[in-house]
Amino acid sequence: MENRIEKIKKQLHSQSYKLTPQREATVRVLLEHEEDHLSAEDVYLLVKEKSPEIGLATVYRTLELLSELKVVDKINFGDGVSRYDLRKEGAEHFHHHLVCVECGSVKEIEEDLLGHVEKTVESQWEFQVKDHRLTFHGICKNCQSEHD
Amino acid sequence: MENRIEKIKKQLHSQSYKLTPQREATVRVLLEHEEDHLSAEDVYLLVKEKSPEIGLATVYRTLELLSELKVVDKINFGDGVSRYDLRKEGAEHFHHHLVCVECGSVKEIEEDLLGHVEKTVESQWEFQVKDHRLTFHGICKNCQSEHD
DNA sequence: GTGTCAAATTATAATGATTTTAATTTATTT
DNA sequence: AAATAAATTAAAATCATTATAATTTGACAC
Repeated sequence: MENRIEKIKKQLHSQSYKLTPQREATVRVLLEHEEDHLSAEDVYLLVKEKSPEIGLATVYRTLELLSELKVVDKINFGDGVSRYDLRKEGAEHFHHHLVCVECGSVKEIEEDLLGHVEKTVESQWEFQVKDHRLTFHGICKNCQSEHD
Repeated sequence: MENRIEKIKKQLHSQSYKLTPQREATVRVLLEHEEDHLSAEDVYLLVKEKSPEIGLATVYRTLELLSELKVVDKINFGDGVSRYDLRKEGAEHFHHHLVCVECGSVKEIEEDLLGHVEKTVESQWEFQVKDHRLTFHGICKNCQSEHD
């Protein structure tokens, strides 16, 4: 964990940003909830537990900054809220999501499923792909078995 | 065009909704701007030109209804606004988008690029796919050539 | 160490998209 | 035509997010 904080610190420094206590607290919350797809409000409340003086606006600004630096991915599942996911180490791309329409659970897929599709897009539409976002909506394993 | 309105009318009736004048006006705007990825506000302004008495809330309600009936797809490119695209006739799936990070243009891809990927997801993660959304972010043909 | 400057943060207010409410209108059924 | 339900309007409310102004922090010069 300290290791990853160090890396993020370096990423910030490389663009002449600082890892302030508030930013560090925010990053720590993200690291501790890597699977959780937290909203800005969620992050705010969790950070507040350890650092009660932090403001919501600061959390928003920090998440925005981390998003620009590609430390986190800002995602949107269609409810009105943005969610923030830590990008996995070494991942060049956004990871994919399986959203269950029954129970609302969200599962992540790390594998890059789109290498081939991306090549098609690049050649067929002459579009230079930088990133992609892919979400499947459907019924998760759990909810399938409940229908028996 | 009248043809497609008729179809949508039937879809509404099949769920015991009516195609009111306001709803029809809204659908017509969507048909006339099929490539445009209009926001609710955009639709509202366009509908207002022909039917000045319509309210914004009605447009929202209509778009929400059409979205539930899968007549339109509600999409979200990460700016704070929802956009509404008519689903192509016979399309079972959401279509894909190429969003240019330089000029903001959005191009649609009708082809189903994900048949194979979907099968992988279904078998490997035991997730029953109902729909998907795929967006590529990158640089469009136009913006590429401007960089010469 | 003290003063100065820029960056960051706080608390609050403002914004903008969307939703809700209550009152009114329209369409449908009896 | 009266009664009922569905849809619409206009206005207010809500919620996420962003901007503002004042304050604090930290780095560097003296």
